[in-house]
Amino acid sequence: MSTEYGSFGEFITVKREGKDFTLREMARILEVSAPYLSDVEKDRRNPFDFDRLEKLASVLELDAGEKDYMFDLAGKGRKTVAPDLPEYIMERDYVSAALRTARDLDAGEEEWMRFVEELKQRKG
Amino acid sequence: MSTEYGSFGEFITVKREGKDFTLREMARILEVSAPYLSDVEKDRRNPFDFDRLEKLASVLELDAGEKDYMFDLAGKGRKTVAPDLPEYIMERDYVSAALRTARDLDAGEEEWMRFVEELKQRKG
DNA sequence: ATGCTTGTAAGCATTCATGCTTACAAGCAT
DNA sequence: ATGCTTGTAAGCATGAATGCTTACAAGCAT
Repeated sequence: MSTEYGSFGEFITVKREGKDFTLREMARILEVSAPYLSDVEKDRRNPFDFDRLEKLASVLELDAGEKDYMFDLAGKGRKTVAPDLPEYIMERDYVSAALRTARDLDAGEEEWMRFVEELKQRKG
Repeated sequence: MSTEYGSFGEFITVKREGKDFTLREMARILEVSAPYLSDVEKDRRNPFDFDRLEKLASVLELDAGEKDYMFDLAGKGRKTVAPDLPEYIMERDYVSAALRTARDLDAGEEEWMRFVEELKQRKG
């Protein structure tokens, strides 16, 4: 990853400015008030919900990696997960089961990367 | 899995009765009011939070499988995941990344089971 | 019949999250 | 100097979530 962002708010601020949107313009597009968006950018309020994050990704024209990164930031530090993940996880019992196995056996980056590689080879 | 439970409330009711606890006894142990526990057992309120679920599992002497099952029920139908999972997922960027790869490549039960088997062989 | 235990109905208090309106200070342009 | 744009401070409204207290009906025992 090229750049580091400390928080969700910082991320969307930088991206917005990079696209030369004013805060008010962006607020109108997302259908929220300007002060509310300001608060979110300053990390004084929670990140947006799934739908608005999708819209945000689209408006900011984030590539796949940036979008994932944004979703991760949106879940960070809270007691929840990134908002794009719960559905996939909880609709398949074998996914939550696998996560617990990985957790309990203390699987690390190496094992997970191996899994990803395997997937890419078989499906990608 | 031997028995099927329709909901979180039903599960903890059956388990409680199996251990011959009255609702009031269990409420006292969990440090909640009896009517509140009653509501939860009837699925009129949300399942408990992580700490109380842990205590519940301990008091009911659930085995590992039952405990996991209970956590899954506690996350089901809501927009969140089972309360024992967020920490493991969000503290490791490669886990959320792998989940997205699996989701996007449409990995199914077979691939996930293979992963689990691999883990057990290498670590277990 | 009385009295206790059991679960639950009804309703209230409190907190937290979400999102808004209004107003303002700083910067920049005319 | 005036006026506009920008972001933000301050505060309010609303709804959802959490958890309680009080009271009651049904069952069971004495």
